[in-house]
Amino acid sequence: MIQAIDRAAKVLSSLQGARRLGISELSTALSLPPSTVHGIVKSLQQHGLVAKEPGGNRYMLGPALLKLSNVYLDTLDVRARGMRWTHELARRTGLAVRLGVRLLDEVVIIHHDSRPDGSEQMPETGLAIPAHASAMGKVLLAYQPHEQAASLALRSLTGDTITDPGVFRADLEKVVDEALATEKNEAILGESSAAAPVVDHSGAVVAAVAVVMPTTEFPPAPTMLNDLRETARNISRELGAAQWPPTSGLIR
Amino acid sequence: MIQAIDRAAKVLSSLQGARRLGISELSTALSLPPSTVHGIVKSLQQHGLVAKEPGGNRYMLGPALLKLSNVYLDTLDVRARGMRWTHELARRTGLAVRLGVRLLDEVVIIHHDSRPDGSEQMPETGLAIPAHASAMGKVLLAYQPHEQAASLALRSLTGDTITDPGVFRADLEKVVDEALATEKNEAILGESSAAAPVVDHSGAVVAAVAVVMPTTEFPPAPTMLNDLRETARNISRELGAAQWPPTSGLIR
DNA sequence: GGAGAGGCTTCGGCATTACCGAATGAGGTT
DNA sequence: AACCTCATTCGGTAATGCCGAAGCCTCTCC
Repeated sequence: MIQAIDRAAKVLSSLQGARRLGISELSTALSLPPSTVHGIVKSLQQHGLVAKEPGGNRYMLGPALLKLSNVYLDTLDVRARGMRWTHELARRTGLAVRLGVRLLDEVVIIHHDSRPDGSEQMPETGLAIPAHASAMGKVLLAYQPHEQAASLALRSLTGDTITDPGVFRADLEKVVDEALATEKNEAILGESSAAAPVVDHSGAVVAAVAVVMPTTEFPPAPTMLNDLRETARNISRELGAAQWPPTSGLIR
Repeated sequence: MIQAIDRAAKVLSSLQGARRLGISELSTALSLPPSTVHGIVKSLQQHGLVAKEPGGNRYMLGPALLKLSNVYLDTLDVRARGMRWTHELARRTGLAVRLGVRLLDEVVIIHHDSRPDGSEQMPETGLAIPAHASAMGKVLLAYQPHEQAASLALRSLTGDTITDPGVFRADLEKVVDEALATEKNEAILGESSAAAPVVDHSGAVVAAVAVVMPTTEFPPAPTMLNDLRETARNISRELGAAQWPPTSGLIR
């Protein structure tokens, strides 16, 4: 792990949390001398990864990130292939549908179909949700080697968030058995979801597809869960997956 | 400029162009030994800024960029404040409206209102256009110190792209005089646009607002250009700008 | 099925690199 | 007007990351 890049990434991460920070604020946040931080920030700035806030001397994230992320979305096969299937699922179930991938200990939403009734219109693409508190996260963790899941900090988000490592691990095993994960109020009170794994040609779980519903509609009907599984299978097939559901654990 | 960060940014930039690259491809692209590139890529990977493509040994951009860019958009005052005005402008003119900021020698679109008639629905947010070939780019360059514009490579995109530095410089001076830039077929054949500067409380030009039209509708009517100027002025006022149009040149 | 090649990955010594302390400058506040 | 805070510059030092060479894996070709 090369130091300067690690520190640069931490600078971006800090700015992600705090929106706008001065050099000295960053310096205390990262426990580094101001001059060191300044060098890093200036380097990032020259590439547009951070920008000085207009008329001030604080820094914020830069426009290069927007361009990069746009290309990132374009390169994602899962997204391109999955979109029509998620749209179809949203139509059939009447629920909001999400596609997500893993980012360290979170799940990032790479595509979102809002409820066909148009009740909500917030753009969720790019949103990150703690993996342990979401159905998509459970799916993405369940098929990885267990150490990864074991090293998570099970931070409580609501009263219903699973915080016990043993309970969580048991939950993950159930996910593999059923090729499906559910979550009730674990991330946001009043909101629940179910998710299924998407597999690519190599057999690795590369994404999760989820339906999101008000907790009042939980648990979802079995037919709805079958629609969800079917969607996951269809996307996986388009990606060249040989089998579905995926086999557990040791896929490299 | 710290070397490792510069190289890391160049790796991201290469992946932005080529979507998927192996270590050796990156290594030749950057003229660096494979082991050096490997170290950089691995460091970026640990932060989710690049990801190994599933089932292969090539690398692509990573999901962390999506999360970062999402936060970037949230932190942009111009965008939050400008959206309602651009929407109104799109309604009044019947044209697609864009909001853009400068990224080195390009303009990145940070917000897009499609034509009210719904003719096109491609998400343009995140798209980057060479600054010298767009109306927004001319606006953003015109109010900067002239050296910045002088160091641009005026690459030809269509037959109508301005490639002569003298002509371009004269064009920029006209932009300042009129507080308005236009462009006819200079980036894409059949597409033309007009743009006006958005100023913040410090008096700096922080963004450009543009209307995009088929070249068949060019030149736009004077009333339309006034609507555009008015929109730019309204957004600027909301950002706390004391005066509009901005004064030329030497704003730091 | 075996041998080869190409490319990713690991390791460690050397020199370059970036780190950091202190000094300077800019901006804002009492 | 003088102080204080914070960003920024500079240069010496030693810690840092760079790169050559060797290992390992996968895929290909015979």
